[in-house]
Amino acid sequence: MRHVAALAGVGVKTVSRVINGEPNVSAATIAKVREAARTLDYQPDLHAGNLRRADGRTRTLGLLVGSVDNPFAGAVHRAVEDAALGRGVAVFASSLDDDPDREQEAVSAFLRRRVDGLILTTVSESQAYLAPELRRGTPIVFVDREPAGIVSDAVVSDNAEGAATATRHLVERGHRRVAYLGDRLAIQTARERRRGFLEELGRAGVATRDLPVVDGLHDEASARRAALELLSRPDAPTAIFSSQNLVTIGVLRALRELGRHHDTALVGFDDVPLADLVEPGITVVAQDPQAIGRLAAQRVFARLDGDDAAPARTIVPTRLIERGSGEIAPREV
Amino acid sequence: MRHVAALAGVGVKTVSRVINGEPNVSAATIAKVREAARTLDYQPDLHAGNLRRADGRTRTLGLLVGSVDNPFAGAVHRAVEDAALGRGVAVFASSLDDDPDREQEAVSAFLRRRVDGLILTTVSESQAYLAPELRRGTPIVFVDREPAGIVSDAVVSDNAEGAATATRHLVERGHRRVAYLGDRLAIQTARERRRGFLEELGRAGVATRDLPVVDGLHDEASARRAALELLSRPDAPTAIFSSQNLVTIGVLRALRELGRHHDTALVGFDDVPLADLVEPGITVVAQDPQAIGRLAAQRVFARLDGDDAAPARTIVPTRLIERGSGEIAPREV
DNA sequence: GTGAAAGCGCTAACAT
DNA sequence: ATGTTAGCGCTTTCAC
Repeated sequence: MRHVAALAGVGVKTVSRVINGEPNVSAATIAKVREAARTLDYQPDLHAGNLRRADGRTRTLGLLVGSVDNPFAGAVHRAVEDAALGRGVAVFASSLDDDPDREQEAVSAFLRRRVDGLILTTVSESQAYLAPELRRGTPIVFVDREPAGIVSDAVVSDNAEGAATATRHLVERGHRRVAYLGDRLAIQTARERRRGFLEELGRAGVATRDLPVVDGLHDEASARRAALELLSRPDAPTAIFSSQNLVTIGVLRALRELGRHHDTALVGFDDVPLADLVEPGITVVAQDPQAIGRLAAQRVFARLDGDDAAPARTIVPTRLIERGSGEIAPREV
Repeated sequence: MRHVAALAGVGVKTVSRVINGEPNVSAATIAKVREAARTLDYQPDLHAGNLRRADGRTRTLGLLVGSVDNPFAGAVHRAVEDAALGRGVAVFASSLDDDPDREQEAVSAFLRRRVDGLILTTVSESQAYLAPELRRGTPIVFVDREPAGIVSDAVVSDNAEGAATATRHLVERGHRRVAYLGDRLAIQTARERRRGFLEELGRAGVATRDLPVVDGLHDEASARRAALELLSRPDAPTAIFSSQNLVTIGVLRALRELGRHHDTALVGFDDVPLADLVEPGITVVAQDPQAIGRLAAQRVFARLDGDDAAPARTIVPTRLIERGSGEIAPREV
């Protein structure tokens, strides 16, 4: 910047004014400065400016997700990015792999870089460690999963309700032996979906005592194994509710291997790519990751703009998409 | 930091030393400083430090991809992140949507934030605008597509070779009426894949003059329409090579709508999620986005560590995965 | 309309 | 083993 000022024959403050579009600079001076900046390939240093700037904003956001290599996270990420773009805000993303230690490290790495706000899919038991940062005024919005040990904004799917919808869909078609295959109970959304499943069966008057409920599945392989075991029993379920997209895919593989994909109903929570092109199509309760990301970013920016309303939970509705697998009738009535 | 120093009863430099793990501090002092930092919830400001630090590194990387909401980009992103994690480097990601203006804006936004290196899937005609930055010593590695108007490291799939492999696979099964459905020719990889397709047919002695070659497809919808049109002709192709995953999916939809998915062969470039679960499975020439991301990150870090060898192009091999759709025989010989 | 001086939070270079 | 001073590139404050 000194160089630019020297070349343009003005003071550094004038260069600063031109770059930031501040008033009170003559058109001729602006032109001179612009020219000098171009010939020197000058790029202003945002961080240096932020050090002194009144609002102290870095125009940077931190996004923490399960893995950036995951369709749900990708859609959330994209929506956040789109919302940030218009405000000149850049987005840091980090994958957590359901590892609480990584969550804390990633948060700390972002905080050291002075992100203006944090959007996170939390994986640790408690987010109490974020309390000081929250007090300091950094907006923190939780997506997909709600925080524990701390009160802050959250944007989530209606997990229990969505699971109940999926379950009702199966019960209405006459299924009574419905199995639940879900993620680890440490994950809040898994608990919610499990609850929605069981409560809906209760409402429908189906005894849940002897129904197969398998937890702790978090990848295709474990889901496939669990489904193979379940389907090989003499009292195999006539319908399966899978609480997560990787589990859905694992179950699908098991069904295909056993040639049971046309006689066992399946409804998955969260959409799966190409779900409409397999045979039968996979019926799912779809989440809206795009909306979740957009709303989360909006909350962060609203907070940054001074919104100090009480922390709120925004619920994004799910949507049942019938594609065939969920409409298969029970084998015997 | 001043506050921490005051509370611990030491000078700021000592606090700095403790935080950066520099030697020559007594264990007792370290403990005092740590304690003070914890009670004050002190987070060091990385940017402030970088302003003065000798190497001027921000421990930040910029990644530019087509869209973070895309399996290929997601895998690259994840691999880059994994490579960066061990070095304490955070990753900025930005989506370009094949928009050259966005590319320049995103690059500029990252440069203003003083990223240590740039990894990008370029979309603009020429990257000559990056020359000053390159001279300044910022490592820039191109992934997926090679740069134009500038010489720098690149990590790419063997596009022409992969396309030739796919084409050979079809020709060897007796196909002569093979169609090419590809992306816009402005995209370098599309041109390469098209070239590989045509050259392989030439080698096999198949006249390419009358074969359907459709360019300019870049989403499912346009690919589906093009395929529908092609398949409705009296001289419909017996096999299709699609040069990109979204195109592959669009073609697949068209084949299904016409009930032709069992009598028209299809080989796609780039893998598609769940490709093995549709019927028939989709034969593809798979890229290795994970390896591309990893190698690109390694190049950036090697440059940062002082490697000043001539810019190199790293070619990541593709792999033919037979799943059924590519092994369909021609309808009549 | 413009510039000089001070200082943001930190680290480098040199004390001690 | 620890502290002091200067200064990174910018913006603020205030004077001109």
